[in-house]
Amino acid sequence: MNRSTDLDPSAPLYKEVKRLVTQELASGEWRPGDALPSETELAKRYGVSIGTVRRAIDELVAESVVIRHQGRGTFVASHSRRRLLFYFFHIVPRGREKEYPNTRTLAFIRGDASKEEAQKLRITEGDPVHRIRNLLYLSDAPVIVDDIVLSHAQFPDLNKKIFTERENTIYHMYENRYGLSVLRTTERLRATLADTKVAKLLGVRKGIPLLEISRVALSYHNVPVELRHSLVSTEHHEYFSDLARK
Amino acid sequence: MNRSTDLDPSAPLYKEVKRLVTQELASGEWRPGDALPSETELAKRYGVSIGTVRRAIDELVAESVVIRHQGRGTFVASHSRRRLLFYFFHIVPRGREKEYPNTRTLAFIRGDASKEEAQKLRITEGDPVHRIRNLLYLSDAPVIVDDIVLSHAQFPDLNKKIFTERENTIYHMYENRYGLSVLRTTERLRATLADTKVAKLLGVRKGIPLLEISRVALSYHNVPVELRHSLVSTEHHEYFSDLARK
DNA sequence: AAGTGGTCTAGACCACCAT
DNA sequence: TGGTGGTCTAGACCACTTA
Repeated sequence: MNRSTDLDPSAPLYKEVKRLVTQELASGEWRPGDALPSETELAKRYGVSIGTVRRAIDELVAESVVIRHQGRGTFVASHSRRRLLFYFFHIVPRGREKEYPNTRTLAFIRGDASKEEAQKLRITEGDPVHRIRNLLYLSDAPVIVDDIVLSHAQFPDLNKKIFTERENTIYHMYENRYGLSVLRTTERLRATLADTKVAKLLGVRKGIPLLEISRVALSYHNVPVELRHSLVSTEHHEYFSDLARK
Repeated sequence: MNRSTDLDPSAPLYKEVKRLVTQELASGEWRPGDALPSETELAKRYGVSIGTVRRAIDELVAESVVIRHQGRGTFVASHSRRRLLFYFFHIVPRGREKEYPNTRTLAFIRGDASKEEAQKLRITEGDPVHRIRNLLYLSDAPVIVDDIVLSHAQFPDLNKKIFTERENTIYHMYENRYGLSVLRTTERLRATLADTKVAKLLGVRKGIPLLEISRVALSYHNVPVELRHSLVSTEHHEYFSDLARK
């Protein structure tokens, strides 16, 4: 295997293979839903044994970057509605099952990145951004006010029409139209009080306690893709987190 | 390998090995901190190849049930202060690094399990439980009011003296004294308002918004170990969650 | 029937740790 | 120096999918 581009020559071979595969994924060479070359094919291409390729793919499977189907092949993971709901949407009705939210877009405007936004999106203060406000419904009741910030550089032609007339989830659109797959999120939660405007949107009284979530969504190589600030009415819903030790 | 106790004869061998190892761990045969038999030893004992043993241990390592140390051996994971902080403690000062909390025990009483508690702890309504109220400090400021519920059956001789005079973390005591290792938690979060009593404890005004967390801590085979209800002042702290896709 | 991933084995060699 | 885990290989066989 040609390891000339290897930054750490002592790294195991399978890590090297993983890096090369990830590189092709990040470059958009293999798109979500596509089949990867077979394991034997990859082994030949990189000049390593099948076992080493499997080891590399094992890790990508563990990270849900790719999905294996016995007898069919290995595929680039895609943002199905179901996967999204399962991995990145944490608001559930109290004591009941997860539900799909419905989104209503209230505003789509252009703005300049604040210092904090710029730092989180790894852009420069004042750079152009899209600002999108959505109201999320669960079982036809408004539950979440979502404020999304996207770097204009990453989503150059995005506009309200494209955003609202998408046929699938928001993250699916990021992936399909802009090649930005969300693989990981970090979230910070606090409790706050509803002001008049948000209370009106959520159909609750002003001064009611709300859950406040600040999320950063990240893609390959931890490139930031989206900032999202959410205000959640937890009268009938809650944030659910299941943490196995890692 | 003797597979007579195998419930699913079609399950892969390495899953079988994993099950047997987990069984010994759950039974307390191998205690936290102990070294497991070497991989060659386990291979001989179960009559499988080393590769198969490694595959089984791989999964236990991924779940942080055991820890490998190259050249030394494989050890049963233990609840060091550092691990606990990293995995199960999610309250951080806003914009700063994680800190170790200090615990002050306010109450330790005996009670009867409510219907909901019984269901979550998998015991019967009215069964005896320990009820413990703690105040958690970060940098000498009270931040969290913790109410813990433990089944008396799992912690038969636990009392205030044992609880408060432990030398290490609470979870470390569960593990060391009662053989109950916390491997996983599920948490439900809501926003609520501080009542007079809690406000006084946390040194905030009544009516301030608080983060409310309901946690269930689980051990091997998802046996419930602890219920914990927390009220968190998020004026200067926040709940942090880092979710990689799984 | 051909091709894919899934399991299992056996063995070589390396890196690290204790003694 | 001997024992441990870590990497890598090569090959056999199985299970599943597609045609």
